[in-house]
Amino acid sequence: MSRRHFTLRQLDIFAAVMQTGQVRRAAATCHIGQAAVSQALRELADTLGVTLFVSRGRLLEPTSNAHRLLALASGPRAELSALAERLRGEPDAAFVGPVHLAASSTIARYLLPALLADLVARHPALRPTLSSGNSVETEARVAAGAADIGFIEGPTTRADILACHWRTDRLTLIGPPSAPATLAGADLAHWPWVAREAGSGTRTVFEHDLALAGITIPPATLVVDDSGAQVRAVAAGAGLACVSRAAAAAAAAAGDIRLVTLAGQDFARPLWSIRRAGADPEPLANRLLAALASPSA
Amino acid sequence: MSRRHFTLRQLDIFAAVMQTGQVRRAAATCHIGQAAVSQALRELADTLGVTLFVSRGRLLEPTSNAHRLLALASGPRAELSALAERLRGEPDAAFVGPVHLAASSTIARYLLPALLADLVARHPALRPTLSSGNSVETEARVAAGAADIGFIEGPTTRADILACHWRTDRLTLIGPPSAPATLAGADLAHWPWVAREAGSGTRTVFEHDLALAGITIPPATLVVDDSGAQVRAVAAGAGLACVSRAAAAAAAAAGDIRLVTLAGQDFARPLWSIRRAGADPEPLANRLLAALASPSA
DNA sequence: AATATAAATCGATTTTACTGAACAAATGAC
DNA sequence: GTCATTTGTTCAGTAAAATCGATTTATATT
Repeated sequence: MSRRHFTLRQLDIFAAVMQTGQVRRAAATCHIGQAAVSQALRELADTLGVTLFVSRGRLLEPTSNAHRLLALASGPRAELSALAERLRGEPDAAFVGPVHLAASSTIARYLLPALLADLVARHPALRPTLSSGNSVETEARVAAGAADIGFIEGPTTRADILACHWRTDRLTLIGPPSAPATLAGADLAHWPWVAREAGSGTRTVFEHDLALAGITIPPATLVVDDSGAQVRAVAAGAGLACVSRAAAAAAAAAGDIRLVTLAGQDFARPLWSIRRAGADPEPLANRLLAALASPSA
Repeated sequence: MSRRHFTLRQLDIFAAVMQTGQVRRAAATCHIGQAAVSQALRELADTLGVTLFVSRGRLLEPTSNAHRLLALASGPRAELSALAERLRGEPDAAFVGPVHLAASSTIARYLLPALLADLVARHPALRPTLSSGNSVETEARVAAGAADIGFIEGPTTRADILACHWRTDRLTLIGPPSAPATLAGADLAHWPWVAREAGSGTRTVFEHDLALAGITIPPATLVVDDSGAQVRAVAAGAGLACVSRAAAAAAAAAGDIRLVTLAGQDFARPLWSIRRAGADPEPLANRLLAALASPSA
């Protein structure tokens, strides 16, 4: 079972053979020798695992598989051929009008507000709408077309969703102002912990990275389902927590909590932008994605 | 302006960069080195003629063009990836039920009847429908979905039609039984001619090949719009004509006309099978096309 | 300033795509 | 039937490409 991939060139050569009905004429239209066409046909049939032609006299006769292949491949092939023109032809959409965004809660609360505020300030006609939810809800909104773009924490499993790296969220340990600025892995076991609920993306990353480093912490003494609540609990002296840097920034600047560095550890998780797969992309969405990745653009 | 084509590999590498957000990580997922990814991105951007990334710090930042490309290419790419499975997975449709064929008149009258009769004899549950018309009408029927498959004489110009070589129609000169079996090019000018109307595919090929050989014939003394009428006129002694071999076979066997060979000339034209582009192919149509090309299958 | 990270660049190497000639099968001419 | 012609395949050799490893440049982090 040869698992190699076929190439567009092989498809084009195959199409030429179907259209001309002969290997030699296909070779002429493709400006190559007939040996190359023979080879391309054999490799294509091998990688697809089907018989495309049978010898009939001194000509090749296309099987029904060949006709199926031609019918199935011609559409996608034509779309790819038109790519360059479409890319160069369609003008960038202006930052004007309504756009619907969806994001999981941490992103919607701590990352997007500042980015969107900046964007709206520079493009007054832009009208973004933002709905927050968990990752599953966000994916569903995007897949259904209710949102043009979504932002989530974990990678998606859905096939109807097109995921793309957006930015990196860095997590930080936080403690009460009295906590030391740096801790070693072994110290963590002596502190009480304020954790997110099980299933939270933040908690999953945190525990995964700790396990990788061979660090164990006691069960949480307090569990809340919101990182803002975690911050306030830590400020009130409930113990340590691990939250997104963005969620901790304001309270840390105000002196309510202290950012704690864990020696040798850097908790990071990728954030993903998602959109509906297959559908014609909303032109404004493309520019928005580019703009949201770089606030200065 | 580099007019070269991009490859599926380049698209896949580009998608990996978009998903991972970094060249190095994309290189890892593609199982190649970082240098190869850099090169693939540069070549892709060159062939598309757009900027895909701009340097932002030590990372690459996707432009809106990159987001557009990802959105535009992912659909067709996924369809092509699924090709092998679809080809191997879908069982061949049985020769059962209704199929609508359309064909230009000569094909519908002299070629398809025998082929279809043979096919129906071997597959009693098959219910073909055949409508004849000129090439434009046939194309329109296929494009509109009124016919599953069509057969025409000339190559098509429509973009919504998928043309494929079907078989080769060979033309022959015919004359009254008193005519010699072989003529030279110079002899043709001394005969009266029974021609098809201007615009007929058969007439166009005939005149084109004559012109190529430097042979001139006098204006037709009789013009009819049907090759059967031509045959009967020739049998009645009206002169010579050029018709499809299939149209002349019966009358020649009966001794009503004589097949005349023109020294060194072989009039041939390709016949095309056509179907609707882009649409999901009717499964039965694929088998039918394969079967109609080879009566013995 | 020193260190670490990311990407681009460049020469070397492996892999792939293609060529050209030899060969086999089938057709058509005589 | 025999012979030349046409067509596709095969295979060794070659030209082109994709990829690698090392180096360079730019940018963060400390």
